[in-house]
Amino acid sequence: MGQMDPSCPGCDAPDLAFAPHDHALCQTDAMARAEVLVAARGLKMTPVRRRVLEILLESHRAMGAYDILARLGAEGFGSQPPVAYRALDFLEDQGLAHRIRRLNAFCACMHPGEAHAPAFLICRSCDAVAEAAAGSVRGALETAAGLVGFTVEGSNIEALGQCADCRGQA
Amino acid sequence: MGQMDPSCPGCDAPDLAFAPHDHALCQTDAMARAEVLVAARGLKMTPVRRRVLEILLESHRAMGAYDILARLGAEGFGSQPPVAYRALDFLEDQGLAHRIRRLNAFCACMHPGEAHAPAFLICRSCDAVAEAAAGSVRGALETAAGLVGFTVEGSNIEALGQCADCRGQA
DNA sequence: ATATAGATGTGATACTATAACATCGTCAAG
DNA sequence: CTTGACGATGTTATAGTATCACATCTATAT
Repeated sequence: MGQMDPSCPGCDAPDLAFAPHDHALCQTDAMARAEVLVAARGLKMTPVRRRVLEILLESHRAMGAYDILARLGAEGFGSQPPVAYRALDFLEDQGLAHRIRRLNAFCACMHPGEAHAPAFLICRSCDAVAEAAAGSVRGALETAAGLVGFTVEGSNIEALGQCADCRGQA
Repeated sequence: MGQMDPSCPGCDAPDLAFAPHDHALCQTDAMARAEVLVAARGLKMTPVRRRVLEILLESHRAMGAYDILARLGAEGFGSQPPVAYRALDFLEDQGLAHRIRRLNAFCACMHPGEAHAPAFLICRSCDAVAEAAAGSVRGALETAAGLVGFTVEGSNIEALGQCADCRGQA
């Protein structure tokens, strides 16, 4: 399968969607976690939902809902937008996928089950999206908000830039 | 005019879109700064652009491009989407308006000319959008990104929550 | 057996954004 | 003064994103 690389196995290490790695591990690991997590919550990982997550897990890139929908339709699932959006909403609610607002697109969560609300790093060269640990970022945001009396309930933090690999090649 | 309140005059103080304030000051001040800034750059504050900024400055809320467009059309300007989007793009490029990605909407910049790349605080109760000083937030983001070798070129940081006023009333 | 809730499927529609091209006005070079 | 270049505005058309409303189906629990 993919090339071996220490940066991803188990997806516990500092996330690196950018570096080459054994992506099969990413996929199987994230999928396995997702299944467990959904079951533990008494919810159902139905065929459409599973397939959407699989599709998202094929790469570390964000995909538009309509790209996913086209795949679903071609595979015998429904081909109308709600089919994709409902599955994506479910996955997002369960923390198994993330919406990248800057791209109007979605990507698989690489750390399902771990409490996290990451910052997203979007490489403008290779289009990969990585999740960065954002505890300190969120902390700073809550502090800044607190200064004006604002209570943060949710946030989206996205950075556009260039990953190490692409910068090296530039 | 608006009620008097120390939190906004000149818009230099810690921004507070949320608290009651003399909003006329916000408007005239921001507009005046915008005119100066655009002229200083050798660009033109045309009627459409000025009107769009005025409309955005009417409140501390974000407005959709089509809401703005409807206003423009009713006032004799063009009524097709590019009319609004071009003006908004210009204002955004010049740092006079911000795009709130979470809302697919735009709001006037309350600190034109000041170097800033703020975090946006979106109150889910009153829909006001405030700009919070985000230097520390951006610093934390760049640090987190740097850990994985990612170079941040631009970012959007938005928080959804509740402002002090609305929380008090809840 | 059957009521219930959740999941899926469909058609229709709303909302957001850009492409492509024509026109017009300003302003500087000739 | 005229012409050419550029930028701004306007238009039509179209692309891309997302939700509504309703029918059907299945699993489950009475």
